Amino acid sequence: MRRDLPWRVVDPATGMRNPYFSLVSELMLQQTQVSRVLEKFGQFMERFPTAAALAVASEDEVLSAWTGLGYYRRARLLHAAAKVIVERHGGQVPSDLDALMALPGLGRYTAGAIASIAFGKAAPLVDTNVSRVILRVGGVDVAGDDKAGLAWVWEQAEVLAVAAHKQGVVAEVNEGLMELGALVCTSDNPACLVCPLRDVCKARAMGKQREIPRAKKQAARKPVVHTVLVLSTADGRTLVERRAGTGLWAGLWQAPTIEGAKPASEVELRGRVGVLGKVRLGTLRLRQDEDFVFQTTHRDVTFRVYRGEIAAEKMIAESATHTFLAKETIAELGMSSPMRRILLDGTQQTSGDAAGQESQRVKADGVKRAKVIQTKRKNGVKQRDD
DNA sequence: GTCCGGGGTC
DNA sequence: GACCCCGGAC
Repeated sequence: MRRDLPWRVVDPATGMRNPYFSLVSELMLQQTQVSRVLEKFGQFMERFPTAAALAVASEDEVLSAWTGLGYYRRARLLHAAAKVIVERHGGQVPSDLDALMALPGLGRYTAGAIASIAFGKAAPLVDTNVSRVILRVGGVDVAGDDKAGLAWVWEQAEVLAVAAHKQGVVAEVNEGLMELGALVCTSDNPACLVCPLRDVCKARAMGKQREIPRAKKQAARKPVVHTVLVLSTADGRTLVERRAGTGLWAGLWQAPTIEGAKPASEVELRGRVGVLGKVRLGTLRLRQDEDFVFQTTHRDVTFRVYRGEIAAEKMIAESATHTFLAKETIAELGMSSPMRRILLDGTQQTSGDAAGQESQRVKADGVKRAKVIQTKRKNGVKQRDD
């Protein structure tokens, strides 16, 4: 029931995990499921094989390698952690729990995971999987984010880690707890019949394994509209800008975008690109893609994309905020998933002229229901080997 | 096709 | 409280 994951490789010379592999994988796994991390981890490690290599990379390189994983702040924090590791720890990931906690991006869980699993220290570790297992075994009927409940879970995990450490198996026990939560004691459909803890599990004895932990309440998604202009030149360069340093997709790159509760008009969009991008659009006709919706935790982002091609760059003056870049260069930038699709996966169907489409697709209040787009899967990704 | 929900740190 | 993306259930 143990998964063979690429960051779990053991160096035959030392019999140890590579702690830098653990660091990168744990940061990637924060708030992110294994299957998605699998797609990115190998690429990332090839590009940044050591903490030192990561530390000297540019932030854009790191963000680019992170594209698609989401929560891009993690990438910046990992980058910052690599710098600290080089400056203060001689390029080696520290093994001490407090030193790990002091690294940017590492909280109690991640520091505990690296200390116990990569270094065999007596450190506890609680992620949502472990929390669920412990709450169920203890029969503690609370919500997943209940403060007192969580404090109790951490105490239990601490007791377990200390006991396991005495037996020299803290790495196995901590990792085993996570595997159990991920593969057997799952949120939806726990496989109690094959669970090694079935006879001591209070939730199961009470028949409440499905109710524990209770769901935490979710924030509502707020609808917003991003109106985008993809302006390309005949020689294949596209105008891009950098997003603001805070908020959604902070610091990532995009085609010039106006954000609002309602779609911006084509006139507004042309005006903004003319002023900020210092580009003279003249009478250039724009085509309009079909609207699509991209969901994030707190927002339903409707994308309305206009596209136009000019003969050559017509920068009226140097723009401080905008630049024309070739597709290969853009591919190297950090971008949100929907923006990557807009800029690199080519145009969507853009039949007819924008004005004609407009009257059909748009209601008075803004956007007609647009379909929710999800990324196409790459085929053949192995997810588990249990 | 639509949409619910999983997953830590600051 | 803010922050992303996508699998899979329906």
